[in-house]
Amino acid sequence: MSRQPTLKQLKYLCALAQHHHFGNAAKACHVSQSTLSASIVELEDVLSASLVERNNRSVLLTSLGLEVVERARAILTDVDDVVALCEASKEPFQGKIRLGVIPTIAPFVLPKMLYALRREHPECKMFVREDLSQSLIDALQVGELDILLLALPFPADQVDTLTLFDDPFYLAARPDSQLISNQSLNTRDLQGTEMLLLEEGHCLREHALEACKLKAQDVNVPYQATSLTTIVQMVANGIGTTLLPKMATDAGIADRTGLVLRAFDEPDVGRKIGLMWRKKTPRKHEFNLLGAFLKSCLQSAQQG
Amino acid sequence: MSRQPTLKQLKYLCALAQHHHFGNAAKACHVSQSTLSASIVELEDVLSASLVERNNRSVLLTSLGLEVVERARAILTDVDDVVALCEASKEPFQGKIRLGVIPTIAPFVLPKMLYALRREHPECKMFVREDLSQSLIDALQVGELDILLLALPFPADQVDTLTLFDDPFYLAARPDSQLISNQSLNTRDLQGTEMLLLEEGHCLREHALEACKLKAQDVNVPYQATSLTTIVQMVANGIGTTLLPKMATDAGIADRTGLVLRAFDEPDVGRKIGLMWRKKTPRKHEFNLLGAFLKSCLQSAQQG
DNA sequence: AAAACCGATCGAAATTTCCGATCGTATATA
DNA sequence: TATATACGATCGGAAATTTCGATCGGTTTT
Repeated sequence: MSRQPTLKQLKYLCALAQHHHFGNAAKACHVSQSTLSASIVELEDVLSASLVERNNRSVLLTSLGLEVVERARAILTDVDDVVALCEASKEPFQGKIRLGVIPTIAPFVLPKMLYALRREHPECKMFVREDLSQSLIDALQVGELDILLLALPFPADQVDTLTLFDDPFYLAARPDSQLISNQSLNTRDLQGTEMLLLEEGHCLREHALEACKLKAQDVNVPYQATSLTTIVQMVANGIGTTLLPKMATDAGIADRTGLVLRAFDEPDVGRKIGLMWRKKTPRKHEFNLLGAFLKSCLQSAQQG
Repeated sequence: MSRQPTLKQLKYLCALAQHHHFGNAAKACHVSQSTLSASIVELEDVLSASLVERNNRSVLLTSLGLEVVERARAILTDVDDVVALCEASKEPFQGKIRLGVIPTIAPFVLPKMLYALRREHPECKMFVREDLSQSLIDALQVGELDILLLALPFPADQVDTLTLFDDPFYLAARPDSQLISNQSLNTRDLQGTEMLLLEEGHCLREHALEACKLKAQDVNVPYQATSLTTIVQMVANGIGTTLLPKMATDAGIADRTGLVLRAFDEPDVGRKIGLMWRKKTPRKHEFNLLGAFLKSCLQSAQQG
């Protein structure tokens, strides 16, 4: 049962290779000569090999010893790199962040967000995964993702959430729609209208229904409409109306479609955008900072 | 003063990453759960970073933790490689040998020797340096070379030598030389003759003089004759005679020159070929084996 | 409500590490 | 030739650490 050499032993060997002198090498390592000497002996014992030729006159390394020193130096560097990696990760945004984003946010937020992040925190490596809320939460809980950007509320265990801002819904309809000609627009006006929403699984669908106090059977679910862009095109072609989050309209999703966008004349018709992370993550502080960063860089867009 | 992580800590972390369970990881490492747990805590403390998310339900690794694990695995592999390297070097001829050879041996011995070595010990990596004896010995003593193949005797401190075989000198002369027409050939016949030898520094020169009981002023030193081949050409062109070691004539150095080779009718006119290594080398055993190997593969050529 | 599970923590025991002193040897000096 | 110096190996004891079993606190399962 031959054990493994110790990092300390390798370090001492490297020092010895550098100084060619036990005493000086020991001094450089802040240990006594006897300690270093014994450590080298032990290393040779562990490796069952002669690495150093003690000559009373000079300290020579075996050719095997030289090879070991070469590898030992690389190993010690790698270990130092691990330390450096962790050191760098202490400073927020210096490390890797695996972010999950839902499809009804990603296309409207990511470009501006990633651009700002690259500019302000070029060291931050952000890996983005786009999926439905539930899939993201599953991934979050098994540790595949560090943080989610999604629409709240959404039920999940063992997580904390941080609301960033409101994302009101706009009614998108053709100019000739009766809903547009009304003087005011309230959610109860939507009862019984042709309403197109994304297919099951998209939280935007649930949030829209809830915001408008509608039941699932009150709305049309277009076949295979997995993106808001598709729905907008359908509405533009006269199939009905839909609800669009402000961030989508800000991004110009309804441009050049002839559609009219109309806000509701009542409060809280919309969804909330927020972050979600595991309750036990060790990066809460960093994630709160990320939240503040996102709020500032996205709200300016929202309000503009 | 943040210290360095320990290999043990890194190993435990990798085990934990593999098992996602402190108890099982501890079992795999043959330590108690408390030991592994404390070790992980200590590692996180040393790195000042959270690597593991203890969740009571499951053990998750931080994304930083995952990166550390990745690097740790590489480091542990490298350490194992060092062990393996030393293990392989224990078996003779499995490692690297830095050999020094003198110019009056190298061209006649290396081809056959390296061929045999490649055939019998393909794992052996032999690095050859060709230089004058004194330079080689200097290099040997400062650890740049492991072993020398040269002509003996040659004075040197702190070295052991192993004689492999005799390398008698032949007189090389043109057929019309008076030395050839004599019935017998003795070293005293060379007194006062035109004898060409290599320039100063080549041990062959000293060995030839000694073998023939000649003084330095008795012989011509051709300008810049650094190789036996050059001398042979000069002798063939009528400038004098010379002494050639048998290994050179066996290699055909005098072929197609019209020169006559003649052995001496007295014993011990020649040099000895042997190995030299530092007294304190840890590879004596291997070098003795190498000596036996060379003796067998070169003597067959000598006698053939 | 009880039992089971899991990781953190504590204190004691075992082990390892570390140092100063000393030894043996080789070299330099007188 | 005798002495002083330099160097690495080795030894014994002190100090630091590692390790373990036991236990705690929290959660989940039964």
